[in-house]
Parts: sequence; C-alpha cells; structure tokens
Amino acid sequence: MSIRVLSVDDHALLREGIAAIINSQPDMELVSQASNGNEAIQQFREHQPDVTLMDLRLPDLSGIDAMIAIREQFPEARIIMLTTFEGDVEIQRALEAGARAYLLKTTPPREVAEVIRQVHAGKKSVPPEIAARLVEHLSDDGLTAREVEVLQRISGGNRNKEIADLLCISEETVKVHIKHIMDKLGAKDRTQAVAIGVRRGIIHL
Amino acid sequence: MSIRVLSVDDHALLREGIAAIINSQPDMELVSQASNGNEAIQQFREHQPDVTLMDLRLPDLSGIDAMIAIREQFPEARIIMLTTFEGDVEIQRALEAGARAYLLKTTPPREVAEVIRQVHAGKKSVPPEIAARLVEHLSDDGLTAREVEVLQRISGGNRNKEIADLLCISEETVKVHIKHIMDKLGAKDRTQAVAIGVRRGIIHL
DNA sequence: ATATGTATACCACGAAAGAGGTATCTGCAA
DNA sequence: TTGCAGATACCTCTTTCGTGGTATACATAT
Repeated sequence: MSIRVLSVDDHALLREGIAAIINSQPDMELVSQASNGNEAIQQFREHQPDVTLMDLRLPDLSGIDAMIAIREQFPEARIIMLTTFEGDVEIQRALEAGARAYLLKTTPPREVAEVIRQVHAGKKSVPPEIAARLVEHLSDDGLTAREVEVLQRISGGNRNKEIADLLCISEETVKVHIKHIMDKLGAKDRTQAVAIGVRRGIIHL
Repeated sequence: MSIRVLSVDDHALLREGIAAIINSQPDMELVSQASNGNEAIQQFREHQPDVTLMDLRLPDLSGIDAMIAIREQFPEARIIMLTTFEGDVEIQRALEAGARAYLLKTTPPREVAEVIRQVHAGKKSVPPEIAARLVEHLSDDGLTAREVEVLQRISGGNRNKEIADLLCISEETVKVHIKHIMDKLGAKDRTQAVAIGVRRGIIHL
C-alpha cells in the first residue's frame, strides 16, 4: 500500500518537481494537486491523502488557513508545510495549528521523500535552521491582535490620529499600543517596528 | 540540434520540475544546473548554453548580478528571469541589464517551454501582468544611489542625526534626501516610504 | 556656454512622535 | 474572588520629523 500524497502550491513548475519526486518513489503516489487554498480543501476532501505538502503562500487564503480548514474536518490530516524561509511567527503559527513538518524548498528531493515517509509514520520533523529561528524568539511574548492591527496601519503611512479615528479610539491609546509594539519587537521607532514586523511575518505589506 | 538549457535556482524541487519539462521536450536538453550565482557563472562558462533560466533571488549574489557578470564575458547570452512576482524596480533592472524574458514561477510548463523556444529564436517575452506592473511606474524617476542608501538606513530604525553621522553629512542634507524620497515614492512619511521601497524592490529588509 | 541633476548646507517653524506617569473597565483564569 | 492581561483614556514634556525657502559646488549633457 503506497503513501498517497496531495501537493498544494501555486508554482506549477514546483508541483512538477514534486510530482517527479513522488512518482519516482516506489512507495508513494501523487493522488492530486491544487494551486490555491480552496482547491486544496476540496481536493483533500475528495481524495483524503495520507500526506499533504502545502505551500504557505497561496493566491487566495494562506496555507495555514487552508490547513486549519482541512483539520477541522479531518483532525488526523498529516500536513507538511513546504515553503521558502518565512518569518518565525508564521512558522510558529503553522506548527501550533498542527503542521507535522516544515520543509524548505531548497531541501534536496531525497530528503523531501524521507520526511514524507516519516510524517506518514506519525513522526514530526523540523529542520535545524528552522528550529533555530524559532528559539530565537521563544521567550518573546507576541503582539496582541490589536497591536498587529495598529502596526499594519503604521505600515500604511497612517499617523497616530488617523489610526485612532480608524479604530475609533483616542490618539493616546494608539500611542500606548505603539509603545508596547516597539518594546516587544525591540524597535527604536515605528519605522523599524514595521521592518521587523515584516521580516518576522507578523504583518504583510 | 536541440536547445541547450542551463537552469539556475536555489530551490532543488523547482530545478527538478524544470528538468522534467526540458527533458520531455524533444527539441531541448538540460546541460547543467546551478543553485547559486557563482556556480551559475561557472556553469555558463563551462557549457555556454543557448538559453539560461535564472532565479532573481539566489543565496550569494542576485540573479541580476549573476546575469551581468555572465553577459560581460558572453554578451550574446540569452537569459530568462524566472521568479515569483517581484517589485517593478527589480523587473526593470533585469530587463535593462539584458534579460530576454521574464517568467513567473506560476507559469504553466507548456508556456515555459514555448518561451524558451522564442528566446532561443531571438525574441523577447514579458507576460502582460509584468508589463502592466512596469508601466505603472514608467514615468516615475527612480531614487538616486544616495537616496536608496538613506532609505535603507531609515528602514533600520536610524534617526536623521544617526544617518547623517553614518554618511558623514549634515542632518539637514539627510532631511532633503528624505523629502525627495517621499515625493518620488508618494509616501506620507518615512515609514510608508520604507513599505513602498520594499514592495517595489528598491530596498530589502 | 548653459542648463540640468545630484549632493551638499543652513535656518526657522509647526506638527508629530516618543517617553513617562496614573487610572478605569473589561474578561478570563487561577 | 482575586489577580492578571488587554484595551481604553488623559496628562506633561522633550525630541524628532516634515515643510518651506535659499544657496553653493560639481559633473554631465545639450
């Protein structure tokens, strides 16, 4: 009985590469592919693969959201995140949301196949460079939802008064949020806070 | 006589996909691969392929710099930039530096093969969505080297006085540069200038 | 020879931003 | 129920930012 794999990525060429790898493994079979999140959810439901390779960045919804949607209906779903290097916050969210492994697109094909086997066998796998990136900020406490919202507005060039009006709060409260944001991220000013937020995957431009 | 292709990308899985495509075309042959810029230069010199597929983001030097290095020795080199969606400034730099085509990694395999044939035949090719992104800022005049330098410092959270000291100029001059940066990018403040600069590929975090 | 673009510098002014403190009102967890 | 974290609000004060104008020096292109 071979391992049934679903591949989700908007890069057609990369799916082609995965297909080549999977089909060259005698113990694996590629049952379907998807190029966006909603298609992924649909294909999963239809084929119920043993292992799913999922990109983090998809055109419609994020790979994490697609994974969450799938795992609501199929809590046993074994999903591997396969992406380029992302911010630690995204990695952490993916693992917290139940990803069984985190693979980089630079990973050699042999290793990819090996991790698929491990995940299929119930193991988890996170490469050392990813783990290292995670522990860097392990003790940090993350931004609150409100703080992320404010940071997003800052990146759009909004001044404090504008943010206050948009969120229907006082400008003083906005200042408090920004102070907390800068403290938590270790930023010297609002601009660096945005830069760090983007690098760490807390906000997107 | 088949078209001899070199593939340059740090994503092993993507190279695998390209290899599958190329080798399934009767009129093409993959002569070599590279996973970084310096390797690309070396492999090009060794094999002198008809067409090169080059990623924009590589671990060592940028795909554009690798292309420039190659075209210094081989001005006839036909190089296709194959990347995810990037900022218009990077696209423009690539085309100005002599790229014959610009392909997205989402492009269907058939089209990739077709563009390789076109480029081999001496044609140029830029997909409409890329062209559209380019014309958006065609009339803008770009930032000067000095302005980019200042913008980079701003993204690092440096205040004007610090930037002045770093560049050994007066704080007033820094202010003038920042004013020009904001005007050119259409930014409301320094923070949005950084956000736009990153989105458009003018600076990197 | 004369524009044009780039980088440089200084001044003055008002508008934001950032630091500090204190305080209230939630909801949730121990 | 007591405590804690999060969101809210108001105050003061200093620093930085952003805008305006003017000007010089240098290189290049016309």
